[in-house]
Amino acid sequence: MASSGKKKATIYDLSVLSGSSPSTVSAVLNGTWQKRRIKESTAELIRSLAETHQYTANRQARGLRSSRSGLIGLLLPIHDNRYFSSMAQTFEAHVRSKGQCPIVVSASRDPKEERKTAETLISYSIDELFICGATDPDGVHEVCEAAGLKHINIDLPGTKVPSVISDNYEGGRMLTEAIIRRFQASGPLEPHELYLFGGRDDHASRERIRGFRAVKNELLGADPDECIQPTGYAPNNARLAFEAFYGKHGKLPRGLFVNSSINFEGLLRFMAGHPHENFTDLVVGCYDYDPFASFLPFPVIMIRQDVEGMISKAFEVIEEARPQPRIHLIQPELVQPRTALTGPLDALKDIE
Amino acid sequence: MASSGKKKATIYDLSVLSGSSPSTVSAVLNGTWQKRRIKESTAELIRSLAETHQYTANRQARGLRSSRSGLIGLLLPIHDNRYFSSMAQTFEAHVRSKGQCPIVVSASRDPKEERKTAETLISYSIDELFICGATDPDGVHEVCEAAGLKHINIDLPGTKVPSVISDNYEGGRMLTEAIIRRFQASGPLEPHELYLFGGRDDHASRERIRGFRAVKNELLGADPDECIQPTGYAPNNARLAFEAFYGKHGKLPRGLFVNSSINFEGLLRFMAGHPHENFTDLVVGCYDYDPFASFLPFPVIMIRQDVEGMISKAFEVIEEARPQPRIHLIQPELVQPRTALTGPLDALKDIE
DNA sequence: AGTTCTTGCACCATCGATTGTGCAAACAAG
DNA sequence: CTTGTTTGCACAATCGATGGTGCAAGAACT
Repeated sequence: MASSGKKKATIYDLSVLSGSSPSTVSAVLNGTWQKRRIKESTAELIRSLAETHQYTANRQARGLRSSRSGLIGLLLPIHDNRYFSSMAQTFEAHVRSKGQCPIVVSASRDPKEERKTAETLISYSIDELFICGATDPDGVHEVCEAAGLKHINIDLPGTKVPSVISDNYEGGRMLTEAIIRRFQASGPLEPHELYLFGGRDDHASRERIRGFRAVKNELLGADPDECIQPTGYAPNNARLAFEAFYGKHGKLPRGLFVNSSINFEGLLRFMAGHPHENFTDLVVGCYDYDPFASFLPFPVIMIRQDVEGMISKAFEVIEEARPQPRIHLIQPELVQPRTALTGPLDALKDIE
Repeated sequence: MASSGKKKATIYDLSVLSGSSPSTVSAVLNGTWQKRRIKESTAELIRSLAETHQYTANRQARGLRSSRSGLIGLLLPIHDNRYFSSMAQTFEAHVRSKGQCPIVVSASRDPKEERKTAETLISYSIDELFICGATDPDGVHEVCEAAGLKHINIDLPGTKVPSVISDNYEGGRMLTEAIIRRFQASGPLEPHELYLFGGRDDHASRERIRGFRAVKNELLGADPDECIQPTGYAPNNARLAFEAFYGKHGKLPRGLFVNSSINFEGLLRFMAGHPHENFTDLVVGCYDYDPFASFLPFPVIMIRQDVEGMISKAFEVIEEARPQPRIHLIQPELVQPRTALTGPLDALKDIE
């Protein structure tokens, strides 16, 4: 349907209707009217006209003039993941509460795509950019820097501006230790029975691996290299790694440290092809939290990263006058099996 | 750090550098230069200057002039959910492939918030709006209509413009039938042993319930009213409903039709407070797909809605010259227990 | 009454890109 | 050499909001 809408009202329309000048109308409607010594009665008239004509400012025009847009960007690897989508959810709430408009875009963990996406956002004159889980944060930094855009890293650190990330080393330690303790009753774990799958050569994975190895050494006395299998993040690569191990040994390791829920999906794909009974003695630790995963038929210990904490901290740091490129660590939380935590969803009104 | 970036280059900068007029520069860089009979060599010069100075057009200026922005909006209830976040992911890919910029925003299933959010998006002169899962699609319609904005409904239908939704009646039937069949071996199900939990008085829930009741009648010969418990979408309301039932009967119904993964989380919360062994004879059908839920210790049959199909159809319909406010049904898919399907994630490059 | 403030607002340039129009120079036709 | 045509581009208005500057009318004061 060729939308029959009348054109939106502008300050010029209201200026004619009210008999004032456009600048007066503008001042009244953007709140600077006191500074301009507009009479209360004039302001009142204009406000009521704006109301009845459903006036809303054209943000492109305002943004053009003021070279600000009211848009705040969040650059994600993907939407389709519980961790990142809860980032989006939390981010949105923060931005909204500042009276601005969130714009969330994903860039598929591809450095080129990341830069291109940042450039696109910049062409819309966004006011700030939160760079989350970027493969190449410093590459995005260059683009932002050239445009004079405030920005900050989340989840994966860069070296040029502040970063707010999970304490992956501590998280890795906690998770590894929890997996090992889980076996204390059923029979002690040998070093070669505890494997780490997933992740790649990024800061988060490296730190988790470092924590994993440290705790293995401390508690199991050894830490063979072959127990580290950084298969990337794609579920199918993880699946292939599990298949390969299974093909070779006829079973999985009893203890698994899985680097993310996405990698965990790879484990599920592997399991779909094998009878359920093969995995009774399994303990999985997963560096991510998902309520359904927490109730699987084998013990699943999970790490929940403090998304709210990270976003809050990031908003705090980005406002600083002279932010140093340091790394702010946020503590994650260990989640025992069969735990259904509440989340951002619980803030929903459910009108019945 | 007070970003030290130089101002971005404009067509005026390039006009000075190239010795051409701003309009010539503009024409060259936006592709209309042939129409304006600009010499190839002039165009070449300007293009190379644009390249070396990293020129990108200011979209606010362009949008102001042309009253288009290149932004396409998606209004979601929430991000933090597998179904909706895969909507976002799929939507984004489609928009990107059209050379435009996606802007995804959530409105918490709140009609007022929905309208306000639509108005905000309109103030940025977005070019089209996809309204997904809105509580009050026709309310949002009014806002769009008044602004002359093309829009379309997804997931929950409105009456004023076309809607693309899942065939919830058929999905409800498929899922109900699958649950019932699941009991054929272990002992036939009585009508009062199959309950539906979750959802509220929206089109999707009504259709699913209609399908549920029809199949129950056909296969079990009866369909008591008390077996329908539309507890809303909030996980905790669902939990309370399960607690109430459990308190009264000392067990859960053997067959559960859960209206969404969010409601399913309510079931998990309930289960977290009860020993695992109580739920061995349980079969759950969930109207949503989640790979982890699919591998729970009891059979979970799921419905996967065809997100790609819905988004594609929506893009097709929204381009139509005179779209009628009809409803386009997209078939969902039944997913047997212990199934790990691939999704949008698998399109990810995983650079190693 | 004349001077100085204060009040209340209008005027206008500006942000950067788009686009309708106009017009010289180059070229072709007669 | 004159008249028409085409080529190649410059000019200027425009989109809607912002904010610096200027100025008339009224109030206050000597």
